[in-house]
Amino acid sequence: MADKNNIPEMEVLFELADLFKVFGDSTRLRILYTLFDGEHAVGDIADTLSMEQSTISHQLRVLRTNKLVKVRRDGKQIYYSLDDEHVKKVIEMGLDHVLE
Amino acid sequence: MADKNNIPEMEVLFELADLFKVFGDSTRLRILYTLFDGEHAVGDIADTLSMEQSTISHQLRVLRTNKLVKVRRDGKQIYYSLDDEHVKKVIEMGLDHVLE
DNA sequence: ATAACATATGATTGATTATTCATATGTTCA
DNA sequence: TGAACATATGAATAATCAATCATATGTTAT
Repeated sequence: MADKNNIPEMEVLFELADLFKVFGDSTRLRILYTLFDGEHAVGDIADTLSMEQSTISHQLRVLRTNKLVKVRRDGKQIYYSLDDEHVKKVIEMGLDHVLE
Repeated sequence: MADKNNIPEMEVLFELADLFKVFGDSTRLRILYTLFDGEHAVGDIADTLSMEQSTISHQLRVLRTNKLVKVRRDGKQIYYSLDDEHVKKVIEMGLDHVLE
């Protein structure tokens, strides 16, 4: 595209910053990693990560709001999964940089 | 690699979160975009973005600490540039997600 | 209907951080 | 040496936000 190197409009920039902010928290990263192998219920994620159910729920809301995960209800449980493959790619690209 | 889907060690996770945190600020994103077309002096960046020199300097330090930009001194001026192409890729990947 | 379970939400607190102002450091040139 | 310029740094403030606790909502089975 022609203007690849131009600064995007402010509104887009804020959205972009917000997106990266979501990835910029280790708890949310752990949740996303947990979802790498498919959907999981909230309580399972909390157990896996040994964290409060409420903490996980709050962070899942952030992930949901930013369209990084999607939801499915089955009875009492609510299953979360990655919204698209994009998420993995962004994380893996970041990991490449961290691991030099 | 075999354990692509496993949760990385905590230390790596914190580093990864820190990296994304750096991208998670619109001022830093604007600075990085400014550097997409090559090196620029601190004052020039401040002018381009119409922001305080001190603000830019503080944020450049964050970018430098996280190895996203590198520095070169030429006389009184100090020129900053992207540290590697990785930076562009991460941002563009994020932008893809934002732009749907 | 009610008890038991799973998840979500609201309020609070402590910690982190972006910006600003003032000033220090470092460089050039007369 | 000293003035002018470019950048960095430190302190202070305001805003954001993750985790926690307590409680609400919603679902299932008896």
